Amino acid sequence: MKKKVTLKQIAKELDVSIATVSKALRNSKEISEDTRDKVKAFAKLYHYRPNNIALSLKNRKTKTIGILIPEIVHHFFSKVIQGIEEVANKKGYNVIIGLSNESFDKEVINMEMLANGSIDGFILSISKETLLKHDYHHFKETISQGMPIVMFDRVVNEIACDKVVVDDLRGAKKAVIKLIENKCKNIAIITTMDYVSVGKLRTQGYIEALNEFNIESNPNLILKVDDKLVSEDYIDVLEKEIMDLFLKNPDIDGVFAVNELYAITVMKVARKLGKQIPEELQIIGFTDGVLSRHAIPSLTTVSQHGNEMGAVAAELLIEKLESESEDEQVRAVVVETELIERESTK
Amino acid sequence: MKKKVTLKQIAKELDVSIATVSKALRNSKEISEDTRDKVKAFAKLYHYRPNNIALSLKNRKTKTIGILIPEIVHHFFSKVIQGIEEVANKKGYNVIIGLSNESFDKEVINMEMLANGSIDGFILSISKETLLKHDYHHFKETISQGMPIVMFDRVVNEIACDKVVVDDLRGAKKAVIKLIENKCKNIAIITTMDYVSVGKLRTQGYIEALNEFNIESNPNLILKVDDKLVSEDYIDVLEKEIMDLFLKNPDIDGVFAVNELYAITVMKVARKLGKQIPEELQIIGFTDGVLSRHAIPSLTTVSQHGNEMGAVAAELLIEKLESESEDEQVRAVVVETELIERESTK
DNA sequence: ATCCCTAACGTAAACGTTTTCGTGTTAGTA
DNA sequence: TACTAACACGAAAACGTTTACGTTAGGGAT
Repeated sequence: MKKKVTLKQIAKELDVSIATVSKALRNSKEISEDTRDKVKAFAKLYHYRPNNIALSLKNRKTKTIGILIPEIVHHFFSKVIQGIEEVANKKGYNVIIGLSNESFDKEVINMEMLANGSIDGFILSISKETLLKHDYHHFKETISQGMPIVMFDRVVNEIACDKVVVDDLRGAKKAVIKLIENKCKNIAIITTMDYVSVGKLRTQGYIEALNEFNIESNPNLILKVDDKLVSEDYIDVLEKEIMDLFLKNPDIDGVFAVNELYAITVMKVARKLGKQIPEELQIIGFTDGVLSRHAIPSLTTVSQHGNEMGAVAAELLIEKLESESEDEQVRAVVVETELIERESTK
Repeated sequence: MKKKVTLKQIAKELDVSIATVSKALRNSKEISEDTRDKVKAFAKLYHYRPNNIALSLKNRKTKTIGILIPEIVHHFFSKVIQGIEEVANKKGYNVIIGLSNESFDKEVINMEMLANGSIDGFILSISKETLLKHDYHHFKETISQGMPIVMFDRVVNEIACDKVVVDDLRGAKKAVIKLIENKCKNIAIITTMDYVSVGKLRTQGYIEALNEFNIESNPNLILKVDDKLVSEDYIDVLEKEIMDLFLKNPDIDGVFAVNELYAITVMKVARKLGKQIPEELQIIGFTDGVLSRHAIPSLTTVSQHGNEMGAVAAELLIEKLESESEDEQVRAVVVETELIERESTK
């Protein structure tokens, strides 16, 4: 087991100074061609690679991006990571991942672990618990220490930093308008509690769309699911609530669901009730994941372009990291949604 | 913007030496209680946190685990990451992620990027291209430099390192036996090319199960899908091949698919052919992802326990990292599969 | 007064780089 | 011959820690 070779060892072996070896490897013309070749040959032979940690310490930058997200077993978030990783890698950066599991404490701890030199900047999406508590001190502190943050999807106005969001409101609106145009008369929405910013915006889009067509929104058709506890039987609760909704409102002929799972569950309930999709009931979801694509019938959905969001976020962050200027202005990029029509609508 | 405070600054401010500050913060009894308190108060006030990079350099360990996987938008892999992250975090480790996208070159580059000091050890699953090329020099080199590797799922005999695998053969066997017991007479398998070790093993399990019941395997019922190119219309090709299989063998009444997507596609084809599931056709998949759970009808599947695999892998790695002894023996852990019965079988 | 011990602190090396600023040798020029 | 310039290289500092090993001053014992 030959340990990693260092400049010092090469220097000793070749009887030159460490500085000479370093310069030779970096093609400094200060060093004679002779020595340069000798050093390079030796380095190659022993697979010399500069130690990243030492470089990080010297340069005060790690070339590493920290990603902090609520969960990873989730199509949207993994798409975002993929997007980040791709552009990060292209620009010579690595990504390090922290999972908050929607917990405030884990979010804080993870941030502190990473903020102490391990990374150059954050890309993150806020946990539900943090959104509930309205406690953002860890973000503020991190920023005030000079470490840039880019937030995506779940963002918050209180923090001044770059943001990448989806046009949730307009995306939702587009979906509902589609249903209206498809002759749906009673459109329900399955959404989250309002503290989840994206859920709130999507609900708002739903209402605006209805208003635009002079339909007054019916509170009975708005189902806000409390998803704080993601337990095993969570799905069952969800299904029951949706079933209730349908039993109480048998004339529902269109549903807009703010995520895939809700949409699929609606399909399941519809099937149990013997409602034909899309003839008797049309459904549109949000987030274009595997479920939407492979459901039978496949699901019309509002695509969030997670990949692109990640890519944009990474670009924003890296740009800020590599720009000399201390421009304190924050940018907000809105990634357009796209309505992907499939079999669950006419 | 107050930059991160260092020992040096604290020392200067308090007019003591750096060493004194360091010792005071670490509760060395070498330092008087007076000074200790003073230093600690000051450190707390300025939110002092030791710089991880400096610590890494000094200790020659980064407390970071490198994960190298083919893709991340994939239920199984993200489950594994989740498992790894959980135990890693519990033991004070971070995880850094590299994606190979099934490409040999990206795998090698990513390894080299991470192996130069950024991490203490690897947990990885080999890319398809690497498996095809049989070129494992990067693994060997990394190991020979003293950096431990734990492989999971897609492993290879040529490399001596810890491994965590699933009992692919037995899992497949269990599934097929289930079909046999459920009175299926013509059981097909949708599998991958043989170079994917897990595909090969699962195919073997299929054959062994048949043999055990004195059924001779019919080559016409074995569909090996070439999934080298994961293009957009890949699904269409897949569907067409499966459709062909059914048209040529209309008496198929049971299918074992080596992954979720294949299984779902079989369901789609069956629907088009008007075959009732599970009455006329029973299906079992592999990997327990969202698709299996939420498909209609839901899919009976062999669960791989990705979470557990990740957790075990992390434990193996960390144990090796923290053990003084240079025990060169390699361990192989087999994580049991589990047949989860749902609606796609009787 | 001398010796020694101990408490409390400082010095310096080390981890592996890069880079600035010498410094010594050689060759060229007047 | 004497001076300068170019060349090739080395020494040392710096990044932020930890720690083995001084060093100093004071006090108690002899």
